[in-house]
Amino acid sequence: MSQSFTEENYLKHIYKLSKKSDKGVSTNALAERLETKASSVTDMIKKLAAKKLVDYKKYQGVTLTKKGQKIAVDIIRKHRLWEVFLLEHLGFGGEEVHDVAEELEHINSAELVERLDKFLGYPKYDPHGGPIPDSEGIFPEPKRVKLDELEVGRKTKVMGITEHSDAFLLHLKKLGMELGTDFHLKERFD
Amino acid sequence: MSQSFTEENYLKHIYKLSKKSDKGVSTNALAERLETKASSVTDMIKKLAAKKLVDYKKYQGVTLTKKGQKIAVDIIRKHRLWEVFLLEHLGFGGEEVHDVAEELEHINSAELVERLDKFLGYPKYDPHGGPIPDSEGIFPEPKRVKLDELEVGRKTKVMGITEHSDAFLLHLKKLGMELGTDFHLKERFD
DNA sequence: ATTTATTTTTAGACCTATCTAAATTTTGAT
DNA sequence: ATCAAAATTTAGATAGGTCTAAAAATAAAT
Repeated sequence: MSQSFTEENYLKHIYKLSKKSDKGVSTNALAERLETKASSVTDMIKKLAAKKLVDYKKYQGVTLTKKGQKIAVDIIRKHRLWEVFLLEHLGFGGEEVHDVAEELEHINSAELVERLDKFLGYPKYDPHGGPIPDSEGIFPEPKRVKLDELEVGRKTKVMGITEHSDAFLLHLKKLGMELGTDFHLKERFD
Repeated sequence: MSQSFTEENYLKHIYKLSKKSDKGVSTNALAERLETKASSVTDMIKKLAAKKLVDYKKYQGVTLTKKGQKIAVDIIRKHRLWEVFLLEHLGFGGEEVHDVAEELEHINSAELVERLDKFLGYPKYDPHGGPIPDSEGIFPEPKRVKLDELEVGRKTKVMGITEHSDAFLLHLKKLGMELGTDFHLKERFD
């Protein structure tokens, strides 16, 4: 059973949106992401549900089934592998890459993806730090980076604390940061 | 004005078929190539004609306009560049390449094509010897190959004759071969 | 707890690309 | 020159994906 370009896009964005909260993804949120109308989203969701790629109850939002998730993760894998190629081998810079990768991610060939992965040296992260799932859909452990090496603008999570002085731990507590806290590094004051 | 995947495929195959003879391309020939029905071809041809990509008179077959030709040649350029990439860099073998290149040729990004071309070292021929047009749509001079170096199965044309003995020229005459003769090397008797 | 606002779904229409079956034109054979 | 065969086009139908406008359900506000 094969998916259209459009269906794959829906699955990918349902996947991404469902990471933000643990409820089903709302029709409106999806419509905004896909730059389409809510009514179109409802229609498509029904088709995906009929194919058992999403679970859907009226007015309750959608979630991916195992099958749907597998496809979504595979698209992300392809997207990030192509980004590595475009940035590291073709010399594309920053933003221009995204639109092209959006197209390339829908090329259908398991053979191609495996060969590309090998060619690139089995990278675990794309140039923006995004983890690249393997062909089984398993994501690598998130990369640990020291806070003073983190790029401004990145969103990440506290994975460990190496400084254990009372003063520093108190400082962290005041900031509301502890193990597992998600945060966004907006600016740096050196 | 942008073309769909389907329209691009029609243009590409009209281009290829129209090299075979100098008349317009017949509906049936096109239908067979595209693995579709003649009636579908007629419909699509009308749409392409409305977009000024082909010239079409009922029952007379189609030919490409300048605009249509430009697009067709660009698709061929992309197809062949990707084939070089797949075969030389990803290690694909022989036939498997074709289907993948059929998909990749429809990725829309002039930037991507130019960067890929550069990455590949501005190749003039794909691995099957097919000439790769440049970004202006100009094909390179056909590569000249000595007859004893020509691969079995290739179709080509007599571009020159180096042996000038009467006996040899007579031999050629009997075979019906002269300057400009198109031929197909089916088998070799060494 | 009612009413209002927002979100979501339905109904009906449209466009692209395709098909089958029937009608038409062209080609080839006698 | 006529008739049969082959090629081509039309007419009408279908499926995927989208839209607008209206109806229904949920969430928010008083």
